[in-house]
Amino acid sequence: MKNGVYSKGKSRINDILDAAHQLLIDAGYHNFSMRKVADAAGIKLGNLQYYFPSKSLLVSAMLDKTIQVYLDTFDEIRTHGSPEEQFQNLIKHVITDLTSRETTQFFPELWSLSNHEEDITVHMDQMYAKYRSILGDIIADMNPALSPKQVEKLSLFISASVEGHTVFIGHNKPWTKEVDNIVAMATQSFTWLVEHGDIPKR
Amino acid sequence: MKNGVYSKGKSRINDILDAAHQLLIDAGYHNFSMRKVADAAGIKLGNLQYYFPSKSLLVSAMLDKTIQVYLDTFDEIRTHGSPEEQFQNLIKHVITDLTSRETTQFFPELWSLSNHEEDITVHMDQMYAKYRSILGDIIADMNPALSPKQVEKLSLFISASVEGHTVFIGHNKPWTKEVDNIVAMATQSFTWLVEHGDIPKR
DNA sequence: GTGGATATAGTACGGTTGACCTACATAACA
DNA sequence: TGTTATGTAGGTCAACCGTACTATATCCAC
Repeated sequence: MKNGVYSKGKSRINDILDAAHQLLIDAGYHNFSMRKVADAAGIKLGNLQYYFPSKSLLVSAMLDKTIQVYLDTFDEIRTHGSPEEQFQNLIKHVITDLTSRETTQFFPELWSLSNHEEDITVHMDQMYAKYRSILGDIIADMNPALSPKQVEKLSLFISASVEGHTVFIGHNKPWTKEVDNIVAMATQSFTWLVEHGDIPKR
Repeated sequence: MKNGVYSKGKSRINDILDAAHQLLIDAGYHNFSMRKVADAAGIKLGNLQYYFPSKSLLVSAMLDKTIQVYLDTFDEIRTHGSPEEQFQNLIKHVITDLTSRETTQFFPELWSLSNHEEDITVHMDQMYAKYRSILGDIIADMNPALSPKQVEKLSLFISASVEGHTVFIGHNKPWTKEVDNIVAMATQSFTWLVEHGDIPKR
């Protein structure tokens, strides 16, 4: 059994994954069903199950595809400008992205899901690990005096802090209009932290 | 129809709400059902529906009760120590709390739910508004030179940043052991931000 | 152009879900 | 003590769920 080898099948798989992604965003995982995905993709349930025999396989594939988009953009950031500019670009990019409807809706679903489904946790952790890895490289360039351990901690702190804003300045959230201020405060204070991050623990 | 007026009914409602809270944490909202709540509470479905005629009423009441606990503890923080100490206590308390299993599991469910259910959004926003209000009072005490608008922005930035750590240093998350470091970095950098937060926008 | 792989449709099954309704048990109080 | 409000159990219903299976249609290489 090898599905998706004809051009028809390949584009079909793409349609399905897109439909599934959109349904997750629109309706949330608590009413995400195979039948609704099939409807959204414009195909019949039987056909959907030909490509994805089980719901968990579909969800897994859909998450993988969505996450891959984020991974690709992280690499891009590293290719332009000074470390300080890369740092600012990354923060600005992530915060701006998190105000899009897709991201605002998608990530809370991912976070929730990862708390209850083992294999989803793995994929999510891998994505954030890559994110922190890129961020860590930039931070090390900005302040070469930092130890690897310190770089790791700073990457964790900064990336986690940025993610938190999803719930507050995301799409249709109460503070969407403050995005520019948040970006400014984030770059300001996190830059300071990176430059003074080698302060020993009290 | 006025249920929960006898002592039996009152404690029953408490049992139900606790069971519902626990089920949400254990199983996630995507398999949160009236029957499972009834089972967890040790009562029959018909009885559960006597107290909560619809699922949305139950969820709403359960969320309200859980949120109330957080609101109460925020007030407590304001009663001891200098503004700087209050600031540190609040940050430490929130971050420490977010590493508990209950909080780590509960909040992503809340965030996800608030993206899809209108009335849940209202309750969540009220809680965070109160949180920011307390934090804002402390910040204003720490740096009286700040304008109300600046205080508001700082409260938003700091509270949102702290929430983000749930997904990374929460219960059973990959970085749980870094909690102390995160608390240190948070107090350090956010204190700096409050003290230098009146820097004009570039 | 035909045969075998691929894609699509259709149906059926066992289970769960939220809501509704009725009958019975228990508690409070006149 | 009796009667009324409150609490509890149980059954029913239509809708939806994931999965399995079969039958038909379409595609492409030979």
